[in-house]
Order: sequence, then C-alpha cells, then structure tokens
Amino acid sequence: MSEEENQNPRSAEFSEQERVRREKRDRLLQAGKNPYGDPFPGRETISGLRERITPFLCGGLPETPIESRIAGRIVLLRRFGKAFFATLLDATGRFQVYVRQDRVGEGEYALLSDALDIGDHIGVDGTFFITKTGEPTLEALKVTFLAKSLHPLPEKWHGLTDIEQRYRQRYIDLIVNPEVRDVFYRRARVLQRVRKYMDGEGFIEVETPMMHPAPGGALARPFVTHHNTLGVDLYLRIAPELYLKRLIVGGFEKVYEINRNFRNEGFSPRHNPEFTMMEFYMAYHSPEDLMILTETLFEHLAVDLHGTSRVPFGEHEIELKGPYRRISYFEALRDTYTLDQVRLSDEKVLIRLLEERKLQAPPRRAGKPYVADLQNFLFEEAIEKTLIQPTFVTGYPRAISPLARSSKEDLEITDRFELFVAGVEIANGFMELNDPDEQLTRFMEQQKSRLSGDLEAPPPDLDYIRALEIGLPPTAGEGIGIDRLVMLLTNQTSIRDVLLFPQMRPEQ
RNA sequence: GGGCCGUUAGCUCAGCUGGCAGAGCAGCUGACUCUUAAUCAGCGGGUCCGGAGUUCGAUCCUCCGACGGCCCA
Repeated sequence: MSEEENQNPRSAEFSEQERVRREKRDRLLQAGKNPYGDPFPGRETISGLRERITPFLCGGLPETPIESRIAGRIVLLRRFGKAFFATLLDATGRFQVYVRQDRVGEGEYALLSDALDIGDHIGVDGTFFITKTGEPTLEALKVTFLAKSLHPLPEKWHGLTDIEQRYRQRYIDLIVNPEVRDVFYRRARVLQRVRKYMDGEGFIEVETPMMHPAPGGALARPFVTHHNTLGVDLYLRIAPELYLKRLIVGGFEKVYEINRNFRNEGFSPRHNPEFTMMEFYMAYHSPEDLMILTETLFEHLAVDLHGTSRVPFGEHEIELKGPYRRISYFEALRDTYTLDQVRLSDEKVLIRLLEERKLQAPPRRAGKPYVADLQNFLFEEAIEKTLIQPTFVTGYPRAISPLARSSKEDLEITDRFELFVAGVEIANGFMELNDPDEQLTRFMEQQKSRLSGDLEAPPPDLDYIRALEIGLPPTAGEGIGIDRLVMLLTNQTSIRDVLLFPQMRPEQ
C-alpha cells in the first residue's frame, strides 16, 4: 500500500471541531476508556423507565431508591462547574441524566466533563429522582462510554433543514428530527397492518423474482443488469403481475406480494425509480370485490393510525370510509370537455383540445390506437388532479389495458378501475384477461409498438401465454402503491419523505 | 428535457449600489453542583458550490458546469 493510500482520505477535510473530537477520543484511550465500548447488557429502555416511574411523579418517591440502567445518544448537554445535565435519546424517547462530581469521583468527573460531547453514546447506571424544576432525572452513579461521535450534530433549535442533506445523510435527519422518525414508525405500522389484514382475508404472502429475463406486467422502461454465469441480461422487475397470476394458475387462490418495483424513469414528488407495491389476486372474484376490499382496508388503516376514517392531507381532509365515489372514464372525459362519444373518438377534435390548452400532443405509437393515448393524456391533464376524495374511475379503454379483460357490454373498454385520492393514483385493479389467444394478440400489438421504438412496451412473454393455456380461473387483481398510501396516511406530500433513502444523484 | 429559485462557518441564516466576511447555536478558555434553548466573560473557526469572463477590485455582474427545490413537459 502506498503512503497515499495509508492516509485517512478525509483527514484534509477535518474541521476544527472534528479535530477537537478526535483529540478527545485519544484522551479517552489514554485514560484506559474504550471510546467504542462494549455491549451494554441489561439496559432499560427510556419508555420502560418512564412507565416504571409514572406512579411516583405525583406522589412521593418510594423508600428504596429506583435504580435504572439506560443507554442512548447525548442530544443536549448543560455543564456546570462540578455537575452537568445531559439529555439522552434512545429509540423510545428522551430522558435527563444528572452527573455530579461528588457521585462519580473527581478523576472520573474530570474525564467525563472533558471528553463528552453532544452526539456521543453513553450508558448510565443511576438512581431516579425529580429535580427542583420537576424534571424526572436519573442521577448517575456510573457513566460508560459506548461510542464517540466525531462530528458536531446540527443545531438544537432548527435541526437539519437542508433537504438534500436530510436525504443524503438520513442518519442525521433521524437523530435530530423526531417527526421524521415518527413517519417511518408509522410506515412500518401500515405495512404490518396491511399484512395482517390480507392474511386475515385468507391471502398468502409470496415472493416472486425481482430479476426477470424480460420486463413485463406494466408499461415502463426497465433497469438492465447482467448475470455473468448465465451470460444473459436480466431486468429488474417493473411489476410482479405475470408471476403472481402464474401462481393462481398453480392453484393458490388468493396471493399477495409486497415488494419493490423498479422503473427507469425520472423523479417527482410522486415517483422514485424504486418503489413499493402491493399486488394481490383473488380467483373467482370480481373487480367489485377488489374495490370493496380496498375501501375496507383503507378505512381500517386510517382508523388504526388516526382513530378516525377522516385523515388530514395537505389542505384537505380525506374521508377514507367507503363506499367511494365511482365515475366512468369516458363519462368523466365527456363531461369535462363537453364532448359526445363521436367527437371524443375523433383524433382531430382531441388534438385541437390539446392545442387550445397549449399542451404538446403525445407521440404517435404504432400498435396502439393514437386516440386512446390522446384521451388518456386529456384525462390525466384535467381530471386526475380534481379527484381529491377517494374516487374509483372505471371502464378504462382496452387499448391502454393490455392485461385486463374486456367488458361484456363493450369490447373496447375493460373491467378495470383506478383509485385516485388527493389527485394521485393510488391503486389499479381489473378482471384479469385469461383467454390465452386474446392475450397473445394483445402482446403482439405491444410488440409492434416496441419494434417501432416504444421503449415502454414489453416483449411478449410466451411462458405466460402457456400458463394461461393451462388455465387461469376468473381472477381479479389489483396493485396498491404502498409509498403513496403511506404518504396519504402520514400527510406527506413528497414520496421522498416516506422513503428512508430516496434515490439521489451521486455526490460530486 | 424546459423555465424559475437556491448553494456563505459543523448547523440555522444575514450580507444594502461591486470596496477588509457577519450573527445565533455548536466549539475552545474561564466562572458556576437543580439546568432543560442553562447563564455570564473572552477566543478561535470561511475553497462564499466549481470553472471561466468583465472590472483597479467579484460572495455580489455575465457565461459554462455540479447538486438541490418548485413548476411545466
């Protein structure tokens, strides 16, 4: 190793404060203390201690002192000459610790007073008391170093507000912004409750491949990777759909999967290249059953998190108790743009509508009726953002629903719905197309688009066709965007605030 | 992809018309054994995101680039 490689690549960047902390760490070592200490067995959580002392907050303290052993990160430090207060933070809360020279001894106190910084992890053995000002406090008999922190933490008043740094250094964000921690506790609770609910409904949770030999199950550009041994390219999945329906063919009647999808697309407050989706499939059921399940699940989650089915979101209050409003895709288009069905199917009319609104028409794609793209564009443009209270939009056109079964009444529309809440698509469900020949025809239409340059159109999956030939029972299936659901339930307007590590451009 | 805005001390932010770079917190030194945004006195700390240009002189003006935010596509 060269001399250059031996040097700490960060040493040139040390700020004055970092140097000071490194020197303190060295002094700890010299005093025989390990700045990166040992496990701290038998410690009590701060919430546990709080619970235990609750009975004594109003009455007096008991005769025998209450002893405790807690550990955490120092987030506030108030030093006096021969004593100091520190506020300790663990995963369950904050607690004040009081350290006096005459309790821990003069030498020990001098070392603590010199070497402790905000940000350090310590363990404290002590006895509980209440200060003059009424603060429940643990008076230290012994302080144990657990881990030295070499960087100053952000300011105690404002915390860390720089959005970029909050996402890039989420570990700091989580330390200093308790409301951020809370969002992720609630996210975990949503996931837990969703699973519990689905399990209770008789679904089994399954895991299907994240690496696909070909992209499928959605319209999106994939990420490509390479398997060295097989010598083939693999695609990070854009949807688990085709695998889950193979499982219904295989005889599972109710399955769900909660996992990541990857789409090689841009970022927005509602899009991250990897995002979490729950897809579920119910044999012998209908889209109507899916909608009822969704309403019930969402209400259940809202009540679990908020104690009521009405949840705040931005300037709105969203009522998540069903039944939700239902509108038809084409009726909404006709009403919004005041068109009859004939004019709504006229490309020229639709293009003129776009021009009037100074919108650029989407590109023409082979293998797909252009009018369907235009209609969808107009729908997204003027209607989606107005759907604030939960609304099922039903009757999507066949042309933009390649895996959905056509409606009995009208072959050009499908038994498909999307759920919008707060102007955002949150779920998409339909009656699965289970006629293998019809599905193959749809795949070949997509293939035409693909060959003419539509990078979102997937190639035909002939093994999936074979599975349909074996026989997929009548099945209804749905995907729910979990990140967006968590946004709704935690009142966060950016997907990045419900993802622990949102995708960022690399630094430098 | 386009438009607008932002990037200044570890953090949060000021910085007027282009003229020596500022505050609070944090840090260091000293005082202080019940504070909790502890207090008091003093001190140190800067690649003003990077590069180029204009200018006697650029944190400030112009151009290019990086990263981020918002809006649009």
